[in-house]
Amino acid sequence: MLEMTLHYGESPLHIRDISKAQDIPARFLEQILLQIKRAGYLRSRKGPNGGYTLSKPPENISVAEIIRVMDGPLAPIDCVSVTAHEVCPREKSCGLRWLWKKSRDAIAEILESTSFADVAEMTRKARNANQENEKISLPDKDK
Amino acid sequence: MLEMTLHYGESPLHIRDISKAQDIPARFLEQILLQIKRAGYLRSRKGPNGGYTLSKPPENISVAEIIRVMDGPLAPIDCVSVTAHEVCPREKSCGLRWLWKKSRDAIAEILESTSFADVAEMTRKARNANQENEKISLPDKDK
DNA sequence: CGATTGACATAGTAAACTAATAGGAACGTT
DNA sequence: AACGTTCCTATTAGTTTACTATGTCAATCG
Repeated sequence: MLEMTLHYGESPLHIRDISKAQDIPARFLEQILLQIKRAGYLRSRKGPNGGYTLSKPPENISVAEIIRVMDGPLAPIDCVSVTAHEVCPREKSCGLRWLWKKSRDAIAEILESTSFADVAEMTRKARNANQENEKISLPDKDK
Repeated sequence: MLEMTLHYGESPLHIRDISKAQDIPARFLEQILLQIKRAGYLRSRKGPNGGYTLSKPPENISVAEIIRVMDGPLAPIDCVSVTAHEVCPREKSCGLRWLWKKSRDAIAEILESTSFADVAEMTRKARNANQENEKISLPDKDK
């Protein structure tokens, strides 16, 4: 998703390119992309110049949504899950539940308020900062 | 650990009692307790009136410590783990790493600042509130 | 119009993890 | 010495994770 956000607006990205950029086996990546596509976050085009594209602007896709598609609920335990709540007989008298809920809410807040546009921006910033450093340590001689 | 905190200062708790109170198979619980004991958080006594006790006051045991004993690092991915860091070639240019780190730090902050004394207190509060409610809905007739 | 390229689908597998079970040895109190 | 309980090692069944393998279908370009 990050790779696709970095190339948003350009031509579709091939599985192979994403595979290389992120060191993910192509055949494995294919399945992941399919799953995310079925959930409605990606469009695909077949044939030469085919590939995958985000189906909506990356500003409107939170990391939490994609994690839910791939890994299921954010909660560390079902008794505090919002999307897959399961009742527990001790629910009303368990101090741990309070803690698990606090944890769930904290990470939900982070992952829901972060879009892939945000992640891409952080990536670009980090890469620029990196390049600056390399300019200093290795003056020229581009290889 | 919660059960043991609730009985801190009293006589050692048998595996069977914890097992009943928390609905955990006794044989399975045994292994868990052993593991926590080896890590130094519990003392045990054999024979009649034996059982397990916390080896230090529950105020001084954070939930994070016990999770680390049982489940390993708090981090969602090794590249942002403090206790089991693993380097990644993309480490310096990955916007996702920034997000995983933010997540890790958030839950570490929660779990490290919460002691079992805190969890026990929440449990007691919840149970009292519960009892109040039951007094209202079921006036007397204690069963 | 057909070869190429890539999407789409299903099944299988190896390793790791989770949640246990089994059997007995060691120990401490009575 | 008997009894209750922890302690310890080993084994198992089921699930999940992270892949690999194989094959079919569809779209696009020349």
